[in-house]
Amino acid sequence: MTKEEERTDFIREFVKEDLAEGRFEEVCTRFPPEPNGYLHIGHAKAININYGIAEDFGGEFNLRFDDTNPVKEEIEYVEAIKKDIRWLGADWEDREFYASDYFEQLYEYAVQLIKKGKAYVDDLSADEIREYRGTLTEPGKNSPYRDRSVEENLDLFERMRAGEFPNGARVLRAKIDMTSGNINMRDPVMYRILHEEHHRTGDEWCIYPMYDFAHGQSDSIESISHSLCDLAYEAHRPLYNWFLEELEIFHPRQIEFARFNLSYTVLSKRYLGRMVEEGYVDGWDDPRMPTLAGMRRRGYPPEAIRAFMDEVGIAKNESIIDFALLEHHIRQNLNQHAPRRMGVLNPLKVVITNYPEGKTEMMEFVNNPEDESAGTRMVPFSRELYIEREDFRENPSKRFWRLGPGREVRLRYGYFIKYEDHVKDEDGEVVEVHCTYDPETRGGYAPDGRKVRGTLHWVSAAHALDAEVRLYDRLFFMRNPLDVEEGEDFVENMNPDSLTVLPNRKVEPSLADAKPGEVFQFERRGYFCVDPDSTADNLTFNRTVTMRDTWKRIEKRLRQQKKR
RNA sequence: UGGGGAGUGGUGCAAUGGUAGCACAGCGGCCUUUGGAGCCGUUGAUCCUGGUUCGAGUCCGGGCUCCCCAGCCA
Repeated sequence: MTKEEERTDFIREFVKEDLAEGRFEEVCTRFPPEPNGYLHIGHAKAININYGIAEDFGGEFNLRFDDTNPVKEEIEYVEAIKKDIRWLGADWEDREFYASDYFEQLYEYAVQLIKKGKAYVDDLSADEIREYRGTLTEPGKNSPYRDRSVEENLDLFERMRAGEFPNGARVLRAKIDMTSGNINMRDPVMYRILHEEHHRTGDEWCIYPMYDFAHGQSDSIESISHSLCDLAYEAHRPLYNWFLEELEIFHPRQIEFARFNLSYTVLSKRYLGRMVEEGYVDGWDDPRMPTLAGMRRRGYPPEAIRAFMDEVGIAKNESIIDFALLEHHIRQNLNQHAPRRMGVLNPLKVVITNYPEGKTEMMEFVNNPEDESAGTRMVPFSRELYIEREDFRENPSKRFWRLGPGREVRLRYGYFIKYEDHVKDEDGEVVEVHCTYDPETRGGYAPDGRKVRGTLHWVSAAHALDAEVRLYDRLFFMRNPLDVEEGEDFVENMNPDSLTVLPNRKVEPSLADAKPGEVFQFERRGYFCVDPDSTADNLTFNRTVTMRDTWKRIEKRLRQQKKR
């Protein structure tokens, strides 16, 4: 067994130190999504880090929904999130928690702080609180309600819970320091009144804790050793620590890392949600979406996403990762695992004039040259075939190795065929190519040792299945779609041609019983995944990713040379 | 002009005072029954500026640029 190179990064270094110094005895991490949207590739990084570190150090990994705001959260999202995490391969075993499980305990903690004189009920309105908070450069000032007695605070807080006050009437705040340079420390709100049905606790509560008052304590309750989160929470760490210290409870260590961006897309639940709501895409699981649900539907293997995450690494640098790196990992995985099939996206009819009419022979095709155990399959060959329209040219250049006047090419696992003639319609469009085959070259080998440069994929016209093929392109034109001029909207950077639907394309008969979610390589064309919409009457494939296309690059260069 | 972070090839990540390396992308070649895959080679970087040191991407001083924080969102 080859020993995997030890992953290391600054977080793992910290964890190692903490263990060595006895700060923690065992490692426990968590992934804390808010159930207010679907998970995207950015979340995969957080999952990968948290799950990976627990795994590396023999610790535990918890799933905890951060469901402290009933106005935004829905059960639909918790189900979708669980499905996505499971699909990615992170296992939280039986440790599925909810911040709402801790509402009673959190309430007790709040009471403790009130008794300590560290929290108070404030009657200021939201606007007033904002005014009193000061600005980035000016200190805030104390609320006139800041020095209420413990008894009064206790009474008021109890009545807040009892539902005596309307939304917004009062809040519970921590009593810290209104002059702090860190705005998060200027008496942050701990509880607000929200007469709102919660997806788990129903109408049991009408006050709900804020993130800052819920997250650290939830970590503590679960004995999380390392609370790993994104850089945005760096400024919250002093507050995270403050609550834990004042409460004198188990104190996890919060460590922040940078999240990343993917080029030519956006990664934020808010913007992705907008794209769904405003109909720019067909839903959270649209295969163009950088959501995990979208990528699953697109055919991205979870293993490839994890390998990609590992390579992206962990740092505190804000980055925009090249989409090409993701695609590299998709291709690398699929090249190993995806069975090969024949699919013709732009069919052009070829007639083998010297092949008997009505004859069909079965040719043996290799299922995966990268994996001998994948075996072979039989594919019908006959007189009339479809090849790819771009595999024929009337005036081919010498760099073009495919079919054209005077050319001989190989039909993959079929025969060598030689050009005879071609016919056009009244618009000058080539509609048929006539060729002759060499019976000696069955399977694609020439007994006389003669070479042909080009090898084409094909399907037998009489046996081919019709299929709808959906091609996807980048959702946005710009590397960073959010980099817009003042007053402009990121949706203006959307690519109107990110989806192309090709009806009635031709695929080989063995694809008749392909199941939704299965991914195949259509040789020379790319990887294609059976869409959940697919039916026996309307086979539907999503293009996962194209093949690397060296020829396209060569042509581009030739064109540029011609221009000069 | 408060507080907190970050600056290494085109992109991302390493180098923990001692030869700036890896991956992707690019470029060139070999090979090939996928112009795929594979293999080989190659271009290209330490934000600026002083200092410490035999030696600085790394340590110290000054500056510059970028990001985050003024929700009763998370």
